[in-house]
Amino acid sequence: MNDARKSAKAQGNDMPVVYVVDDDPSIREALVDLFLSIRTEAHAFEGAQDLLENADLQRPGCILLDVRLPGANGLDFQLHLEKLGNRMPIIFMTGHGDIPMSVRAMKAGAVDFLAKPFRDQDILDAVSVAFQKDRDVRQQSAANGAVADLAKSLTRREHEVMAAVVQGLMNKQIAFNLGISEITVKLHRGNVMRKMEARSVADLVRKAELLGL
Amino acid sequence: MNDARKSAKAQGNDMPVVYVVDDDPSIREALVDLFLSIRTEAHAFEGAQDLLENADLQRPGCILLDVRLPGANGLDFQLHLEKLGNRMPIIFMTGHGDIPMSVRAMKAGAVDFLAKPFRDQDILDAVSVAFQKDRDVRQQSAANGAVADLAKSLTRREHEVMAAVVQGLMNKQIAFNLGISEITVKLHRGNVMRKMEARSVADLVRKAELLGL
DNA sequence: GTCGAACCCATACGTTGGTATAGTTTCGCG
DNA sequence: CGCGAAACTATACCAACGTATGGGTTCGAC
Repeated sequence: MNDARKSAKAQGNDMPVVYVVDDDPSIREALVDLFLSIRTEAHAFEGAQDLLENADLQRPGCILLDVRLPGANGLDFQLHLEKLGNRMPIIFMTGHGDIPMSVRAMKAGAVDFLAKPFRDQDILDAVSVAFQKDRDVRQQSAANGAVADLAKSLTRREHEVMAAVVQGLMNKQIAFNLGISEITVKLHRGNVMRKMEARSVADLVRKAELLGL
Repeated sequence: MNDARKSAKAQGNDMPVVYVVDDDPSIREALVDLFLSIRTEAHAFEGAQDLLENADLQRPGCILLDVRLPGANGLDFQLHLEKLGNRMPIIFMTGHGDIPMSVRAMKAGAVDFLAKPFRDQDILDAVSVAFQKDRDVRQQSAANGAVADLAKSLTRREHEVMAAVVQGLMNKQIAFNLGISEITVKLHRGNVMRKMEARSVADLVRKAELLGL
């Protein structure tokens, strides 16, 4: 089992994985077996610390988390992961949870909150939703990242010109606002279009919106 | 009380209102009093039917709903409202709820799910959040509606030209695609800009995105 | 110091966009 | 039938855009 966990950190697989976190070894094993039965990779962890140290949280997939963790609270761990910038979808399980707990978890973005006992199918459905959510987030994030990378190659002036262009200002207006000549604006503008790989102003507007302008 | 309810349907107030739905008269009264104490308009209803018939659900505000309604299920009522196109935020209360209930409600977009007994402050906080959510939704909806109204005045051709423009096509390309001359495209394009009240292509792109293009 | 990056400007030329004017055709409606 | 809306076209003209060429300054890094 230790080998299996280590490999989870090492390999850069594209198939989604389920990280099971529960302090009960028999439950861990049962869940991992359940996922293996549908040919889905799964790895078990004893607690939050174990997960953080031994799992590759950058991989596509989701976390199946018992609310009551040894040492830490599952809900706090959820917030902790978010602070770390981790966006892996989380599904909670609990044997002794209550309504406020579940509400708090769902408000914080949990995919589901399953009260034991639950059917295998409930887990599988939740994981399926979590996988889809992860794919969506990753796709969005990849698109944003690609645009952000392009934007990094812009100089300060080019940034300013781009901002003005997507506001719909004319070259002469941009020139006046920046205190430079119109011909220079055209120069920067051309550079922006090339660097941002935008084939039209409409294209540029959409890419700029991904940057939050 | 009946008068107060009627007036709720009649007047077109801009201040947000809370519609309390609970089958227990003493709870209804206590909650309405609570909201009056913070100068917030509130009206009580016995059940789903009562609410649908006697409340103005187009007003800004939110619904405070007991999960166990006489006759109907609160969660089903939530879905029913959504099918009716109503977007009023819902806060659930319950004395005998369970976790699956709360999870289902939150998944369906409920603002909160409060298990009795709860503190007055919990209710007030939830209502505050619900009011804010309602304001946000309404603001977004108003912006969309305004653009949609403008778009209604476009002819079919103008629509087609707009779609092509926001794709970043040049006039000559648009002309070729539509099988018309470039000068005609310019004509339509000018009409589109005027009717959509867009002062630049960037402006038009953003408005078109609100229309779902 | 010299090299490159960033920034700036000008002339020149061609393309694209925008508007105005004026006219034709088609089509649905009262 | 007559009328208006929608769609289309043409000529003409001006504004805005885009790029190429050539050259200038500043500033920090090597």
